[in-house]
Parts: sequence; structure tokens; C-alpha cells
Amino acid sequence: MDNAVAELAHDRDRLGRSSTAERVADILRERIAQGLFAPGQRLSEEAIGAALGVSRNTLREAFRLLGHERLLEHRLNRGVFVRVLSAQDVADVYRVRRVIEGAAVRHAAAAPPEAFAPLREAVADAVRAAERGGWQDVGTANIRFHQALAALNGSPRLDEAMRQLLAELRLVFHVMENPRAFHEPFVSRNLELVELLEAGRTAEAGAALERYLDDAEELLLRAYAPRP
Amino acid sequence: MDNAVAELAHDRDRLGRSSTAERVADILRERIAQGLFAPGQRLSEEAIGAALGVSRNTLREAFRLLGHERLLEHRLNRGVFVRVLSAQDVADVYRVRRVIEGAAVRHAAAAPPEAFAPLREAVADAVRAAERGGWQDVGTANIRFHQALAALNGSPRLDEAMRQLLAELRLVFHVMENPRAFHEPFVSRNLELVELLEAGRTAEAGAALERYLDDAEELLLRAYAPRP
DNA sequence: AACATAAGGATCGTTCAACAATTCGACAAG
DNA sequence: CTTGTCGAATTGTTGAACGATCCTTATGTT
Repeated sequence: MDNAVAELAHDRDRLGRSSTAERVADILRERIAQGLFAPGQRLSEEAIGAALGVSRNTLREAFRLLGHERLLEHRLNRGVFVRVLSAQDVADVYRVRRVIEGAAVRHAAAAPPEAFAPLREAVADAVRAAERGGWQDVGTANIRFHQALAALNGSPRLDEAMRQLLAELRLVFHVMENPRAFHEPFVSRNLELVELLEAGRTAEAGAALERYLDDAEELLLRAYAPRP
Repeated sequence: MDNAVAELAHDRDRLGRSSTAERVADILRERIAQGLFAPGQRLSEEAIGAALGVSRNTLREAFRLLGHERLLEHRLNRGVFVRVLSAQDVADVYRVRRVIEGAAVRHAAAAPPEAFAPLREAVADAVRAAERGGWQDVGTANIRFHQALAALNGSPRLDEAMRQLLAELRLVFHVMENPRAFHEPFVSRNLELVELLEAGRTAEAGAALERYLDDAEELLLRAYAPRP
């Protein structure tokens, strides 16, 4: 009985966690992730505030949240804009990915077998999406794969950092035509990765990951030409 | 001449970057770093807003900023509190430090000799501060050392992440008595680290770093007993 | 025609006052 | 000692207001 009460502590954070500003931030984050707000687009306080039925003050709190997540760019006296990543930004994102995901692969050696289940699932989702031509969904599944890979570190802070990095990357995906070319080739390579990991061949997995990230970065940078 | 103009670009971000909310956040961040606001303490909107002469709305924007940096904790309808790190938080901070600083050491092999100058300087500052018994300053210099170490990654995002991590750690330092015991022993180990790095013995440096972080974490966790 | 300048409108930055919602502690009742 | 109720204090959110700043357009000058 005392036990049942103690378990409630797990759900405690689900109680208070909903202010209007945060819910607005959630909505905007989702819209940006879906590409409905294009990079570079200005987000008018008045227009969005009216559309969502919240005051400008509340909306500005939400903007601060997303600005800190690098999804919005705050220019003084000019408003907030959906972030436009430069080529250097993309390079830096991949630099950080190498660090975080590389560490995850090294951690994988000590991980229990069931730790790889989320990776398997993400690959399976990607395969299914690819079969029916949903390239956008393939991209989403691939992102989930790498999120799950980073989770092998077992660190909430790295999970959060990875979440943010991948959200930034999504901004790049949306300004590019031909999503298939950017997502399809990597499904099988993700599968290769998880199989190497499960087999305990972490050194090879690390090398494969390096090649993966090098190729993805190059492919991305080659096709990515933001207005200078 | 064209060169001098080009250099101005470095300071560009310092121009527009001054909204009241951000300046308020800077002030509060500094106060927290100095320990003038103790962990767990509640920051009243009305009191601080009046003291700083800014409106509640502006102050709330600043709070959102610092909340996202994990320095403040926002509890719905209860206000913002200076963050109290749990033992798990401390462990997680060190987990991330191992990842980021470990990668930095690996990067150091390809770094030019002058890249280690900031590390040398930080150690020198720590030594000077230790000689005159300024243990608080020793801690600050040590923090600068590891910030500079992380900078070897050459990644703005990792720099920012490290900045945040070390700011969190400062929260822990402030709730502990006897700062000398936590900072003095590590000065010489930092010196050892930079010398190994300059000598190109990166593998040994990596091992030394691991020991460093293990010891620091254990020392910290042993003495750190936040209210449960 | 090219450039500098000035006026105007739009939007942001910030403040202020107000009210609803929520929390917390005190106090009374069982 | 537990439970219910009340009230003060604080936060959450709104709406309006005004100055500051930026962008565009119109105007004037060389």
C-alpha cells in the first residue's frame, strides 16, 4: 500500500507541467518541425497571438523558450524568425553528433540486449515508410533511430541535447527538395549499425557511424544552399 | 584596411543583443553564479521586479531564459526557484563531461600548439589564486580550464553546452562547505593534463582525464547531501 | 539619374493595472 | 489527529497604452 503511494512520484511531473506559454511553445515547435513555418519566415506577435487566442506577453514567453532551443531567432526590434541554419551550423551539428553518438556506440558495449529494441523499431518503421513511399516519414523514423542511439548514453542531458540537434536538422531538411535522396540510402545503413551493435562489434559500429555521419553531412552540405 | 572592417563582424552580435529581459537574465545569472542566490531559494517576481526596476512581464521573460539553462526551476503557480541539483543530476553532469571533454582530448592531437594557451593561462590563474588562498577563485579558474579544454572541440554548440554544465556545477559548489578541499587538489592535475596534451600524449591525457572526472565526481557526491 | 534625407506606418519592447486561478497556511470541526 | 474550509499571498494571463526602432516610400538635392 505504501508502495502504491510511492509509485505516484513517477507521475508527479505530469501534474503541473502545463502553462499556456509552454503549450503555445509545444504547438509552435510542432508546426516548425512539420515545416509549416518555413525557415526565415517571420512570426508576427500580433498575428500568431490572435490566431492562438493568447496575449502578446504570453506569446513572447513562448518565443523565448523556442529561441533558446535555437528553433527561432530573435532579432531585436524586428521580431522572431524561424531559424535559418548556415552551412557552418550544419557542420557544427554534425560535429556534435559525432561526439554524442560516438560516445553512445562506445557505451553500447555495456548495454543489455533489450536496450537495442528502440533502434530496431525505428529501423522497422523506416522500412515500412519507405515501402509506401512516405519519405517524410522515413526521415522521421531515421531521426528517431539516432535519438534512440544517443539514448544509449543513459544521460537525460544528452538526450535533450540530441533532441535539440535533430530538431535543428529538421529545419535543413525542409528547405530541400527531393527528400527521398536524403533519407532512403540511410535506412539500410541504420540497420547495419544496429546489427553491429547487437553483435558486440562496437569498434566496427563506431567506424560505420563515422562514415554514416561523414556521408550525411557531405550530402547535406552539397545540396544545401541557404541564401547568403 | 579591409581586414579591420572584416574583424568588426566578431563584435556584431554584441550590438543588437541587448533587450531588457536578456540583461536582467545576465544579472541574475551572475548573481546565481556567485552564490548570492542560494539553491532552493524562491525568486519573487514582485520583489525582484521592484528591485531591478523592471515589470513583471519582462522579468518573466528573463526567468524563462534561465529556466531553459537549468539554473532556475519553474514550478507552476508557485514561482521560480534556484535549481537544486540532485545526486543524479551531478552524476549526469559528469557523464556529459566525460563525453565532451573526452572528445576534446581526442581532438587535441590535431590542434596547433597555440591552442593550448588558454589552458595554460587558466592553470596559471589557479596557481596564483591558490597561493593567496582564494579558493573561490581557484574554483573559477578550474572551471575556465575545463571550458577551454572543451573548446578544443572547435564547436560553438559544445562550448555552449559546456558553459551550461559548469554553471550547473557551480550550484553544487555553493552548497558545500570547505571549498579548498574541492579545488586545490585539482590544480596540479590540470597542469598535468595540459602538459600531456602539449606533448602529444593524447592517450595518456584521456586516461588522466577519466581519473580526474571519476575522482571529482566521487568527491563531490560523497560530500554532497541535498535535502531529500 | 543617383544619392541623401525626411516622413509615415508597422511592429516590437516595455510598462501598467486588473482579474482569475492556484497554492499554502491557519483555524475550526469532526 | 485528521479533515474541511476560509483567506491572504502569489502566480498566470490578459488588454491597453506609449515610446523606440526599423522599413518603406516619398521628397528633395546634386
